[in-house]
Amino acid sequence: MSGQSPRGELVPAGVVALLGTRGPTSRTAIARDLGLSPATVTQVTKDLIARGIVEELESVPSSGGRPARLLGLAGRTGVALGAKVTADHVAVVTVELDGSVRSSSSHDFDPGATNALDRLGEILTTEIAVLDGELLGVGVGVPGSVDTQASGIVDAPTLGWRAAQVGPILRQAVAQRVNRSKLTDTVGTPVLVDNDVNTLAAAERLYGIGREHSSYLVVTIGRGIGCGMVVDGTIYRGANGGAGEIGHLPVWDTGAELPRCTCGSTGCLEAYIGADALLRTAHDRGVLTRRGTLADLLHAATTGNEQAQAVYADAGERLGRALAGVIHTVDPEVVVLLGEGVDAWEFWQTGFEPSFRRSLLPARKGVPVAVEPWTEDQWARGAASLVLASPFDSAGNGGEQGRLVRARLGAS
Amino acid sequence: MSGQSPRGELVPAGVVALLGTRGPTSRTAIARDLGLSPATVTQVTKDLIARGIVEELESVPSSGGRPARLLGLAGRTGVALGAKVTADHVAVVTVELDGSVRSSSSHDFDPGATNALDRLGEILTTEIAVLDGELLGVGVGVPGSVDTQASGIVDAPTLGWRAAQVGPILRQAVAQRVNRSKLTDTVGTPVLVDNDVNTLAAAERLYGIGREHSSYLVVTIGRGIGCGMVVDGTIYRGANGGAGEIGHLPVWDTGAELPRCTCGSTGCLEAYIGADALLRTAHDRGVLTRRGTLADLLHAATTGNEQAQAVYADAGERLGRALAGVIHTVDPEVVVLLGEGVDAWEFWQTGFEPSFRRSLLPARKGVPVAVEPWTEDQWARGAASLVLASPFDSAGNGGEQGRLVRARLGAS
DNA sequence: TTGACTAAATTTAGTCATGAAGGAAGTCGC
DNA sequence: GCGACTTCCTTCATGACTAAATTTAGTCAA
Repeated sequence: MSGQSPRGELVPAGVVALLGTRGPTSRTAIARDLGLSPATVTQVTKDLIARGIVEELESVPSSGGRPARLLGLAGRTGVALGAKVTADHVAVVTVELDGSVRSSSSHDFDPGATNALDRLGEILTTEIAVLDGELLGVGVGVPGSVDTQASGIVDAPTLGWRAAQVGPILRQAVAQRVNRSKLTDTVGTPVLVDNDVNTLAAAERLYGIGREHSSYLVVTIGRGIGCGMVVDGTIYRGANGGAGEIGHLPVWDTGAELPRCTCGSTGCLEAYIGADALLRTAHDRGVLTRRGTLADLLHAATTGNEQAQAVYADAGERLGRALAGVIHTVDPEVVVLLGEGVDAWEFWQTGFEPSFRRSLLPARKGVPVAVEPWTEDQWARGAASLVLASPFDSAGNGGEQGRLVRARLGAS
Repeated sequence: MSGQSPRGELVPAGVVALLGTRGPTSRTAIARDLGLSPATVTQVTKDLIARGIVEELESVPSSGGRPARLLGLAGRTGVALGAKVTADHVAVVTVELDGSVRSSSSHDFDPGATNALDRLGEILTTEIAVLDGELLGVGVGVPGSVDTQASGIVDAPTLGWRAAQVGPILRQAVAQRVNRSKLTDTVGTPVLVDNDVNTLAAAERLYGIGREHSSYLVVTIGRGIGCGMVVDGTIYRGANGGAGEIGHLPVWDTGAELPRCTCGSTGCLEAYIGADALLRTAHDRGVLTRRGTLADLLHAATTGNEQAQAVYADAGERLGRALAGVIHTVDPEVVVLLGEGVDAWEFWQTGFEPSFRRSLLPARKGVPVAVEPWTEDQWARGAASLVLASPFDSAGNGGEQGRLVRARLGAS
């Protein structure tokens, strides 16, 4: 029913996280954004100021009333570490509170090796060793389903992982090598693990569309097709952590020959418009040679090859149809498109736009679809933002690890 | 963030509603089901007992510890009124706290008439006049989208309603004619309005699958195809109240001729497997004459007409595919099938089962689909259960009207 | 029938957050 | 320059809920 937080760290940590991610903010704005009463914010900030974590900054020019006093973090330089695991490498970044990437690196990685998880732990501890600034936590994004962020047991067919103990093993590895500051000894370093698309949704929550909307979809186009769902400001994961698997929406045509999907079934969306499917289609249609890459396909389309453009347009048409269905099902405010594939969006779009709009109910026709520019480090940055997003998660998602994050944010 | 309930009525009302819908329950079980601490339940029930609303019943034989003392409602006979609006009539039932239907009736109704809402108010006040027992509230189910239960502004294309002020007008009508007990004068009679499928989801929450699962879909087969979604025990409505519109999932085959849907688009699921579509298909295939009805079609199938059976099976095949997609999107624990159409389910099933299971990801293949028997008054019963479900709704959904319900449940 | 054990309910001593009322610090019109 | 107004922030009393410890009421085994 209603209930209050089990530990008293949620609100102060929320304030600190908000100030860190949003920058200087007035007390009233904090109360609004966090859904608290102004009275509570006064109390909490008073305490945080007394402990030297938060400081009062300048006033903003008023617009007819008492001018707002901005609050900011006082000299703390916490960072979050983010890692994205793929089939052949691990990308790692360190991210400031405000979402800016301080450093990034890439490491060879074989998820099939017997000691893969140990190797992953090694990569992380190496990065942690050279870190300066307090480490708030580690976020890990994997292309698969994760039971909860807090435990971090992973099923990832593309990596060959079944019930992989990613969270437990990484927590152990990190605990042994972390630089031993006054905090670290006592409370342990939080390690949050989540599906890679959900990490992007978390990043959007903090630094992107989530600042203006509380309910949205993050759809990724790349090797696979994924969907992260944010509802009322928290990531929605479904009953088994399997929500948003739109890459496996059945979109086949009755009677036609069905493409085989990596999931074992046939006729999945991904089997039509995933990266491999695009290459296969392009090859079948004589646009690419057997060794052609996505870069080749994009180059062909950009230089006016109509066959290449049609490959994208056909994919866009199918995506539009499928996405319209998803929107009818979950009714989000906005949709954000991300992923490696959006660099070719101008060609997808010619197929996507008409099929998407005509498939929507009249009441939904206006739903905005924002296509954001993509950079290679975005996956890892998303993973890092799991850490700072956890104070905003409804209790439970972050769980024990979320508590650790909050303890660090609220610590003097 | 966390926060507690603004008014102190939520928990006591929750306890009363739980006892009413579930029957006698021990304090510990109440605490578990409501997500409260035993201490809170002790306090609240002490008060309720002192005020004569709740009473202690017998103990249950213990299994090794102190035996649980069951609590039950003391002699109150509150009822809820439920109304389901269709294109040609209004079905009304009165429902006891435990979900049993006490009386039911049907009234001619023309939603296109200029004074349709006044007429609807009349129907309700007439029913209220002959009621005995305290009226806890009125629930109304409409085949369309509703902004919130609390306000009750309705868009219903099939009724020809746009921005119809159903909630406000009914509240006014009910307020004027309600039997004036001590409560009624001061607080007003709550009137909750919701999409018809959501009302079924609410009924399932209280009396059906919701007792064992906190996350499920309620899919209706009938004139249209609908889907109510319950997540963490509360009805999920989407950003604009448009979630679950699976009747308009695009399911067309590329290149084929597309059936026109009532929504104005083509190729919607409903345009293939809604009641009208089944009749049209049956006619096209020579199974039915132009005047044939669904009853004729079902009779033909039951008596062994393979063409008739194939009409259902084809529909089942398409439903299975679409529903698999919905499951990949929202990942519920269970699915419940309801609606007028399920009486022919044995014929749907032959097409549904294979297409559904083969379209699911391996991890989802086991998701249970329960088909429940259907009775005509279930729509109206669902509407009535909106009233008792509101104490369990996360704050906001019930809103102001939910507060009124809680006030009544908690009143002496 | 006595003691060990278990589970349910209650008491106690809090914590968290709130609403209501009021003070503080500006702008604006005159 | 003075009151009216607006907006931001704070104080205070209080309510809702909780965790932990304790009491209560049974079962079970010897």
